[in-house]
Amino acid sequence: MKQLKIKCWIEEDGEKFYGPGPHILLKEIQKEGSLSKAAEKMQLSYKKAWEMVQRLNLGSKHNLVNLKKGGQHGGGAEITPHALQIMSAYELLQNKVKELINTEDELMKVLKKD
Amino acid sequence: MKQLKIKCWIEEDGEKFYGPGPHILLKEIQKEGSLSKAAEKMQLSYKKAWEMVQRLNLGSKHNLVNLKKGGQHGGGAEITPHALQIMSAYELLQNKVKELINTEDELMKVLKKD
DNA sequence: CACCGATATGTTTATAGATACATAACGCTT
DNA sequence: AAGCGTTATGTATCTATAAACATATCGGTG
Repeated sequence: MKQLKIKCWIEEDGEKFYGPGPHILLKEIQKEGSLSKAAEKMQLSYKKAWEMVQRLNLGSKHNLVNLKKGGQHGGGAEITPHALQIMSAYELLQNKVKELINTEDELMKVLKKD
Repeated sequence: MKQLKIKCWIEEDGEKFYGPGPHILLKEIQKEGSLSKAAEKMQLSYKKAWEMVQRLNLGSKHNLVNLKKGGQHGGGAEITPHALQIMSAYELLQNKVKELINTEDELMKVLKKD
């Protein structure tokens, strides 16, 4: 059965800044308090997760994630209030987009004949 | 400056069937009447364009493109009425989606501080 | 001060995708 | 039957991305 999919993301000068991947990563960091654990949950290598965080932090005036190394539990990761703003605005947009394709699916009607 | 981008496509069993690439290809075929010329216009190799057409035709009960080889002008390509239906429904959806992100861009407001 | 768990980063290897090149097949026209 | 332009398809190479592996760094704790 054919499915209609949709994706939205933010880019700057042609390079991706924020999209589904980083969004899930931020949510996992929020839950876990750790970048390595968040990466594991996402089936993502730690390195790629770390690079994502770099892109997010360097591509914005204010950090989205604060990383701490060493200390009591070896370190940790936490998202900033700025990240929270982006995350909730992104989810809001996603919901509106999903609602749109569920109600106005002329394209799916055409494809149902397939 | 950060930009909000959005893309929609149709897939079946995880493999892409119709999206921006095939859509442009069909439009070029419609204009040119030739797969090789359409591919050239899109900066696409003939081979990839041909494979796209294969996916479109094999992934649907009815062909989206009819290819003819040999003959007066060496051959040619033309899109079917079924393709026209999909194309216009796809553009309709695209327009609605674009309208949505232009009017409801809470996410961009958050990012303007960057 | 050695240990631990997490962050930080480089190097190598493997895989997939794109690109380039080459050539066959077709059928109308002359 | 030779020529032409287009479709049809295989192969080899290059390239960019992902995966795997290795190791360094930090700072609180016992």
